[in-house]
Amino acid sequence: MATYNHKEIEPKWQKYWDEHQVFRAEVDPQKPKFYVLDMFPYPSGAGLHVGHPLGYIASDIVSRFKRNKGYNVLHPMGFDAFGLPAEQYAIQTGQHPAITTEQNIKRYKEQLKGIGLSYDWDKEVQTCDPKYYKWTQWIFEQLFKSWYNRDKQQAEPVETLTAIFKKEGNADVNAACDEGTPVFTAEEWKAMSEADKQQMLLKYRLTYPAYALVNWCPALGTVLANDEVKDGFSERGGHPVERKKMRQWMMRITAYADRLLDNLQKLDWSEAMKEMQTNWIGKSYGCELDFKVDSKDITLTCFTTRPDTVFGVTYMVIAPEHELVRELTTPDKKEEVEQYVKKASNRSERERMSEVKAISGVFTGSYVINPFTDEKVPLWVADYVLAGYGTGVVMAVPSSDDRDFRFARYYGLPIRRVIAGTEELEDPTVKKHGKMINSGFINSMESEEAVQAVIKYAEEHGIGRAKVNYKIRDAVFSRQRYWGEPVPVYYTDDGIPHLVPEDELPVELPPVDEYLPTETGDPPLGRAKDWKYKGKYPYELTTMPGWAGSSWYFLRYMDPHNEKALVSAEAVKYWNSVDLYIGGTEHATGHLLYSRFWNNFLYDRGYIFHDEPFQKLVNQGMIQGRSNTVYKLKDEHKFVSAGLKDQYDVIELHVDVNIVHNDKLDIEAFKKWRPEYADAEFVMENGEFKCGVLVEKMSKSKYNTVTPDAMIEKYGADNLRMYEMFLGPIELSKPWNTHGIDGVAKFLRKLWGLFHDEKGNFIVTDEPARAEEHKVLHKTIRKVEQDIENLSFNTSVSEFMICVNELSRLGCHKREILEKLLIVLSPFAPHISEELWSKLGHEKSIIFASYPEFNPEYIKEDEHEYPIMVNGKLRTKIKFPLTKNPKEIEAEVLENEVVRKWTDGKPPKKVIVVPKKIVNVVV
RNA sequence: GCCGAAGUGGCGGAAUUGGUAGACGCGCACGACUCAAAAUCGUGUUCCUUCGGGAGUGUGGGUUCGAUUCCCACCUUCGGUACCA
Repeated sequence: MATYNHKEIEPKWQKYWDEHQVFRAEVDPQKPKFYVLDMFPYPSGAGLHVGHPLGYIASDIVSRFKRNKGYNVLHPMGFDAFGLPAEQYAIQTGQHPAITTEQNIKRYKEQLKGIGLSYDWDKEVQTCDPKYYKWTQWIFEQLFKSWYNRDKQQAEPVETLTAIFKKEGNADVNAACDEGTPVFTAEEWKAMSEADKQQMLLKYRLTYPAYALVNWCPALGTVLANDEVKDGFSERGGHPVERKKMRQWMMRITAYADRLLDNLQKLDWSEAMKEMQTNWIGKSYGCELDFKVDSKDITLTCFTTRPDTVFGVTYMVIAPEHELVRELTTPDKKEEVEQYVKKASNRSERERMSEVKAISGVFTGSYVINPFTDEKVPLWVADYVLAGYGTGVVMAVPSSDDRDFRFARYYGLPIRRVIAGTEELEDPTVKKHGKMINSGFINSMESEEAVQAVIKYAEEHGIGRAKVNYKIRDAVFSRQRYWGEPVPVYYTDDGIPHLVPEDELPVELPPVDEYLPTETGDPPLGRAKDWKYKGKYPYELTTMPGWAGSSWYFLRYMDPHNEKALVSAEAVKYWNSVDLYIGGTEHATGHLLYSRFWNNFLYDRGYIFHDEPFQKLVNQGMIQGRSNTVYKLKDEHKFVSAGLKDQYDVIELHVDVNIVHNDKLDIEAFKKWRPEYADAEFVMENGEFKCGVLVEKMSKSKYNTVTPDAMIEKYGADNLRMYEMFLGPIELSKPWNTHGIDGVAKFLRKLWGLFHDEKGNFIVTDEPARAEEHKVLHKTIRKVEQDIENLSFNTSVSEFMICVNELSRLGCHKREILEKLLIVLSPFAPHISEELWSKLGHEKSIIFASYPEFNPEYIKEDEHEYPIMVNGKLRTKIKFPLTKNPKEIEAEVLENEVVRKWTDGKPPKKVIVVPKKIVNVVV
């Protein structure tokens, strides 16, 4: 082979690795283990995009490096195969999502192998495989069979709970359970019917049914993901969406709130990531206070972290979806309140929280009594209060809370200052703590002291209690969808849910005629013919969410073919937690919390032996896509060009970047792409239809994906690998571009050139290397090894370039140097390294070579060139031997003529000599 | 809005603990080789400049002999915001 040809080399070595299963990892207690995990990809129809490999290449470099360092490396890959896009495709085409998914997985695997990633494919899992989801269902069942004992801070079997009930009732049980669970005695428990007992236990189980809000789209007859809703309309078709309560399975993740928070301390994660999870869990200390409603037999309880400001309450607010709103509205306000509630209930929480400037609310006509002042204050309903946080009722203190202040000012409600120093302020909320004023018995106390005094008073008078509140909510686990794991539950006539026995799992997904809800509004599984447990009892019709299968896949990788357990004790003891997990921050509050929750739960119940799944987590940045959008009129079947969008009331919709050229839309292709728009009208701009441009996450739903296929074809996998690493630090996000790819291509050719002459003859010699050559090599060994430990791969690539440039300049073709360089390079560019390694005469793969040891002797320096600064500005440079002491250096520097010129002969005020760094002369 | 991150030449980025800002690469310009082109190699390339020098790491302040790095305020972009995965 005369020149470097990736098309010959790369398939050859990929085939070799596959056939010899060189990446196979087996439990081997004699060897140290290292578990490197990649984010579980969803096999989208658009194929693997260039953003995926960024993390995958990085983790692959670490995996290969650790193998060379003598570790037993587990580096698996699999597919998060249930999900919305395959189902959407099924709805449109009638094709079973399993078929689409299988095709997509096949494509992904080819692409992954084409990049030369060192996965042990024997460990592959797919969440949609019944052999896999059998165990997802099994975990669901264990959660159902468990309750959370707060005294012991761990999950236990429900049997231990019923034993307590039988013995002493539930009064002293400290459990994670539903709000408002009634108190009962042992006798009352024993007297309950079996059905009543089961109903009661549902309040304690770690998974339980409840009613939760969903995005219901009547026109499409289906529930939409938040992702599919934009400004209250469906992204697909632009139909109105309303919020509706539906019965759903929930996961009691709140039981684990404290442990999920506390365990963060022992994890090697970025502070940013820990902070995001901490804030999401949102633990806050405060109290509940009870406010009686005037002339009604109702008490409203609010949660507050600032009970010290209770004397400043001038009104109360209740969330529009609060169940008591109707009852609390006086007849004269009925119409107004009902209208407001209806409007507010169709706004998403995010909208309600982000539009602080649009203040809205309605007076209910009712008054509540402040238990501390006996004062009557008006009760308002306003959408800045969310039903899901705290109690859905807020005591409004406009003088210390920003939103209360804006609201009060807008509606002309009174503002009473309760903190000294705010009396004269236009906006008193700028000072939130201090000595209390206008506050009865807490006057002149400091805020912190007053908080405790109010809580104490409230508890003594039975009008409140100290309370720890969490922002995190129990997770909705049901999806009104087809393409997900069936929930292994059936119902008896009394409506009680029962588990399908473990030995009958999995409950397989039945065939349906269409992937849409039924006429009666049941999920798609309601279409399955005669789908009943034992032919008699109806099954649960919702399916599990995407995060179910991905919350434990890292455990299954350890032992994927086990039919007796989700993972064997031997495997999980050996592989333990993940040593390095590389993935994006977009999973911070979803996948990475749910996985920790399930892992902690499985640990509690003794199925695994480590509580936290991911010891070290590194956040990879995102390769962003460049999206194009079109603007559709809200109420018409008409689109307008980007430049005209401000003149109309429009919604922005994503359009496939493949049918847009230079931001101009190919209208014919667009009509074909979305048949529902075949007869739409288009308002042009100078004869063309311009699209909007966005830089954002690469994702199929945004139609902006770019695959690595073309690049691999043209430049090769080694080139792609090094180029993606060369782009910058892996934790930074940036839009995809291929501007610098030629630089890496030149590097690979130069590397090849160290081993060959122009005619392609192999020219490596056995001559001993010179000191200079050793120095170049060892500088590289040190730098690259440090970089891999710090996951700073972009600088490694630079270092390799410098090394090869230097060796070329030195005309070095020596085995002693090149052999070691290849091992160091092989994690980055494995194919070319294998090829040259075998040309050097090795019969065993470079994967089994051991990493060269860095020798500091080779890079010793005996002098340093000091930058000489005068008043912080660089003026000259002088070389000094490292043995010279700072006093001598100072003296010589002051003698220097350049320095004398800049000091203008004046004596220096100060001379700073930092050994091995810098000299600064201050005048 | 709230939570988190980022911002350095024409472009991607480097600068390990507060110590030479712009490594490495792309692009561009010029040169060599060539009938020519490609490829390759070499030189230069932050900006301004009266050629002495001056300015400069999103903006405005601060700490320091010295700040891309630490502190305060702000701007812009990206990720998440509970049914995308």
